[in-house]
Formats: sequence, C-alpha cells, structure tokens
Amino acid sequence: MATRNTISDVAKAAGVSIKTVSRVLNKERYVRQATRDKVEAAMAAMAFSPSIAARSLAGHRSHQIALIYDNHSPYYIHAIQEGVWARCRDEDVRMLAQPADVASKTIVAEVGGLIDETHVDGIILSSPVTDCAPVLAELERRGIPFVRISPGTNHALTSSVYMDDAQAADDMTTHLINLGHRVIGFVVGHPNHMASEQRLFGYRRALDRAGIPYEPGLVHPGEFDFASGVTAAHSLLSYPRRPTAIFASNDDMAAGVLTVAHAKGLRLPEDLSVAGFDDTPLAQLVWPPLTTIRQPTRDLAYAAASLLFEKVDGVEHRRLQHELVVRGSVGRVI
Amino acid sequence: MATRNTISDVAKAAGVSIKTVSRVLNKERYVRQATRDKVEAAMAAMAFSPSIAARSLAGHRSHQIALIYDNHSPYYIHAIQEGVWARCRDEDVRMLAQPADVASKTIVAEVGGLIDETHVDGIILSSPVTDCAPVLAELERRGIPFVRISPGTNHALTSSVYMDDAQAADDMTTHLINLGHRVIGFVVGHPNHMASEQRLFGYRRALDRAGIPYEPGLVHPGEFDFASGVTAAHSLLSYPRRPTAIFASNDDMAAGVLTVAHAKGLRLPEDLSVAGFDDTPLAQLVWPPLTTIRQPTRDLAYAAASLLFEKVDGVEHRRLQHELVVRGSVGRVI
DNA sequence: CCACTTTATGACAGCGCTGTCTGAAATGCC
DNA sequence: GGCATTTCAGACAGCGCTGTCATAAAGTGG
Repeated sequence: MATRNTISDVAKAAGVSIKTVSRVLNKERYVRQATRDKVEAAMAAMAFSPSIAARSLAGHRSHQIALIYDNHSPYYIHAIQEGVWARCRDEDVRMLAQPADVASKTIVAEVGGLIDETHVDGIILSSPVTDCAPVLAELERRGIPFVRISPGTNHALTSSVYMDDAQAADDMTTHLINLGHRVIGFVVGHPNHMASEQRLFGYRRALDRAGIPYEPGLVHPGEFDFASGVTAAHSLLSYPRRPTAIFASNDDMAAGVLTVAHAKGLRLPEDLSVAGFDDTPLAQLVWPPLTTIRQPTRDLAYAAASLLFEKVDGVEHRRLQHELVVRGSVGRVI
Repeated sequence: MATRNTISDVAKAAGVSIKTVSRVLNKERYVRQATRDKVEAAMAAMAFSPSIAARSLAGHRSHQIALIYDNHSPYYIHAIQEGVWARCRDEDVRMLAQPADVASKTIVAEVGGLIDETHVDGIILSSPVTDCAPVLAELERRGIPFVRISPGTNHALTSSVYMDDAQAADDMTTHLINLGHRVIGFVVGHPNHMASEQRLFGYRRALDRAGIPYEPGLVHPGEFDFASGVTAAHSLLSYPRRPTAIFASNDDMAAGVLTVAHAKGLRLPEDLSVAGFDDTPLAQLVWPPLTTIRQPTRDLAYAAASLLFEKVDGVEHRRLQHELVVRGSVGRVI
C-alpha cells in the first residue's frame, strides 16, 4: 500500500511551495498561468486528491454538504439524491446522504452530531424534515446555511425550492371535472407532510370554483403508501354516492386504488377513473398507466443544491413548474 | 455560532488530559471506570461529537466507509443503503453513498479519488461494480478492505455476501412447470450484471431436469427496466409457439410484460402467467400482484457491512436464502 | 520488602492542509 | 526614472485529534 500523496509531493514535483499548490487547488488568484499549469500537470501525473480531513481541519470549508431526508418512497429519495449529487459533482463537493426520523426525540442530537463530526458546509433538508421545528431551530442556532426542498411552513425563514402543490391538485381536479366527473373521491397524504394539506386544499378549491359542494365522505386519510390506498379505495367504493373518479395524493396510493378496482372487477377507466400525483416511475408500471402530476423532484433537488452553493444573499424561493401528465387511468365519465 | 467543542474542552470539564478523553472515545483499555464515567458525563453535558476530520488525520482510521453502486433500480439501491446504513449506525461509522458508472473510463480515478479524499476505512461494492475488474484491481493495489454484495465473478478474491440466483431461477421455473406450463418465455437481465447469466442458467437447468427442450426463441434479452419488459413481451407473445408463462428476470420487466398483456386484453393469469424476480415493493403494486423471488437485499447489505467490520481473517462468503413468493400473477395452465 | 509487571494517566509531536503574514517581482502612472 | 500598486510566491503556525513515549501508581511473587 503506497503511502498517500500530499501537497508536499505535488509541490516538490512542480518545484513550488505547498502554499502555491494550495492556491491552485482552491482556484485562488495570484498564481501565474504558467505556474498553475505546472502544478496541475504534477497533480494529474500523480493522481493527487487532497484530503478532505486536512482541508476541513485547516480551513473554513469542508467541501461537504449533507442531505437529510425522512421519506419512505424510494423513488422520491432516489430522485432527490440524484439531483443533489449531480450539482455537488459540478462543484467538487461531497454529498453525505443522511436518513433521519422526524418522529424521533434524538433527531436534533443526530443532526448536531452530524455537523460536528463532518464539518459540513451546508445542509439540504427534504420534506418532511423541512418542517421539523427543533431541527430548524438547531440549524439557525448554529448559523449553518441550509436550503429546504418543498417545505410546508415558515416560507420566510430560509431559502427553499418548491412546486405549487395546491395548484397542481387544483389542475388535476379541474381536469377530472372537465371530463364530466362530479363525484370525485380524494385520498389525503401522510399527515407529517405539509404537501398533503396543500393538495387537499387544491382539490377543494377546484370543486368550489366548479360549484360542486364539498363532501367529507369522499375524502379519506392516507399515508402515502400502497396499503393506505387500498384501505381508502375500499372505503370510498362502498360510499353511498359512489365516486366515478378517485384522486390519490400520490402514485403509490393510486396504485392501491387500482388494485382494489381490479379486484372488484371494475373496468378502468370506464367504471372508475384513478389519478395519482408525483409521476414516479411506478405510474407507468401499473395498468392502466396513471394520469398524474409530474413533480420535478430531481430538478428541485438540483436547484436546492444550486441555491446552497450560490449563497444567495438573504433568502430566495425558487418555484419549479409541475405538469399534468395524461395517461390511460382517467377517462371521460359515461 | 458557538465555537466548536473539542476534546480539550471535555478534558477541562472532566479534569483529565485530552489523551484520556481520547482513550474513552476510542474505548481503549487502561482507563479506570470512575474516570471513564466522569469523561462520559462531561461529553454528554456538552453534547460533544468528535471531528471526523481530526480523527482521520491523526489516526489510522476515519470511521467512515463507502458504499459504491451503479444500479438503476431505486428500490434496490434504497434497500442496499438502508442495510449498510443500519449496520454502520451500530458501529458508529459513517456511510458514504457513492454512485458510479461502471461503463465510464474514469471510474477507477473516481474511486481512487474517493479513497484519497475521504480516507475511508473500507468499501462495500454492490452489483455490478462488484465485477468491474479495474476497480477491483485498484482496491487490491491499495490494500483497502472491501466486501462485495452479490458478485458474479472471482468468488475467491475477497469476502462477499450473495444469494443463489441460479437456484432461485430454477425454483421459479420448476414452480411454473409444476403448474403445467411447458412453453415458458424468459426475459434475460442486463448484460452488465452477472446475476443475469445465473438466472438464465437456473431457468435452463430446470427445463433440462424436466426434460423440456430449450428453445432459444423463447428467450429474449432485457435490461432490467420496464421498457425492455415491454419489448420482450411483444416479441414473445408473437412467437409462433406462444408461451403460456413468461418469467422475467426482475420485477420491473415483469411489470412491462403485464402491461403488454393488459393492452392485448389477455386475462391474467388464465391466458398468461407472469413471474418476476426480486420482490421489490413494485411486485405488490401491480395487478395481478407478482409471483416472484424474494431477494433479501437489505439483509445482504447488512451482512456485507458486518463482514467488513468483523475484518474476517482471509475471505468469507456468506449466502443468504431466497424465497419463492406466490401471488396472483401465476396460475395453473388450463 | 524489593524488583517486576500491569494498570492508569499525561506530555508532546505531527497528520495534511489553509490562513496569515511577509517579501519580491511585475506593472502602471506622472 | 521613481514611486505606488498589483501580482505572485513562500515561511510558518495551527486546526483537533491519535500515536508514541514517559511516568506514576497499583498489584504480584518470592
């Protein structure tokens, strides 16, 4: 096992001082182009990669950021990780992916420990950690920069990226209404997620605008997972005023609705239209493929990382556009 | 922003030297219980977390390991990350999740850079990085410990955890044969993954044993994604000797087959039985739910991390058991 | 009771970088 | 040309820990 290459080795090879190597590494000013080239050639020749440990210890930066999430949808996490990671890669920064549990009493200690241990330069929070008050307070207390992805609360607090969940749910509901549906079931999302409320709000707003009275019996709680979609579907399909369409707050729950409909021998979408939300890959893996809302998850994550790196003065909120994706699971009412 | 707590602060608070604090931190011998208690109380009181940077720089360990993957199934990655992460947590070690691209020419440089930058103590490779020869050579050259999850090659090289893909595919094929199927289509997995060959091998072995001749026209290439399942299904279902069952090498492709079958108006499983592999959550989100092979992904990852931490002398290969999961997508031939 | 081992603690260097300070060379301006 | 300013490069301390070595206290055996 060869011993590690250090900037001293690079300096020796390039015939400069270690400080000059450090300058090149950090893209600082005041290095002649010729010197810079020499140093870069030396680094390339010995495949030098600087020690993050030494850099964090000596300097003010660690070249690392953390992504904290507590979400049980693998698709969502995967997209979020991918987006943040891609942006980090551009910036030569390492991403630490950190699962957490917002329900745990030790979450603040865990986040604090993470920061102390790793010296991360900044943090990206994804929903629902975005709305975990103790965590937010701790981050503020420490003065560490952070950006939130799709937060539900305290929009003025810090930078964030988001999409308009209410408008998206409104769009979908309106789409259903335009196709003739008047009795539309709705499956609410997980209560931990603020987006759940937003989506419900959008559903109600669209009904209001169309002059369709809101009917609590048509709204069923859920938890963003397949099983709760199944439960909700059973309940909604046995409601006296049986819905001609069910709009689930995410694709997993919509898949649950689909399964129940299949099991009951309903023809889709003739007997029942089903709409989802998120446009996860799952939406195209079920039958019929789901009409859903495309949530730009990966792009939200990418934008969040951008915001963090740009160290925007003050606070910036960047909204990304959703999109109604029409597939086969929703049809005109007969 | 309070300035960081260091072991000097802890030492002062506990009335001992920093070295003693270090000893407690590292669970070294030669610290009296009373002293240990004092130090631990002081650490708890100030919520002290040691700097990984300082520890890696000063010592031989970094308390970090890396998980390298190149897999496009979010479910798989999620399960792998979860398993490794859980084991790391027990050990107070940080997991760095690192995506990679086995097809890239720079992958060796990237892995090398990761090691140099982060000083990781060990590495876990998941398929197909497990079989990327240049990466394996580089790790060997550096003498860094690593464990492979479900490798397809060089079983003698280093420790690994795996399941018996061939036997699992054999089990599934035999299950289909037992239900009366004689014309069984097979969708092969991604050529980068050695498991693909294994599964094909198991399929052929089961046919052989049952005395059913192997028919190349019933085997179609795939890439482990939904789209290739669709393509394969179109091809297989228009084959002159139309199969009564299609066995796809993973659930995503099986979902593709299902979709085509629905689109063609086939009744499932009466007109066509469809089997998957992996038992990802997806298997239960489609209709009919997939008969598939449960792959203990999370447990494989957990076991891999265990193997890494146990620093087993020499090489150990730990096999985990698969399971045939019977659901509604496979039926008796009529 | 003394030499010897085992247990328990501390002093101090140094890991590989960056920040600060200092000084020399190059450049601009009248 | 002379002086201020900008550009470029190096010396050196020190970040927060661990490894090594030194030293002290406590046990052990004849």
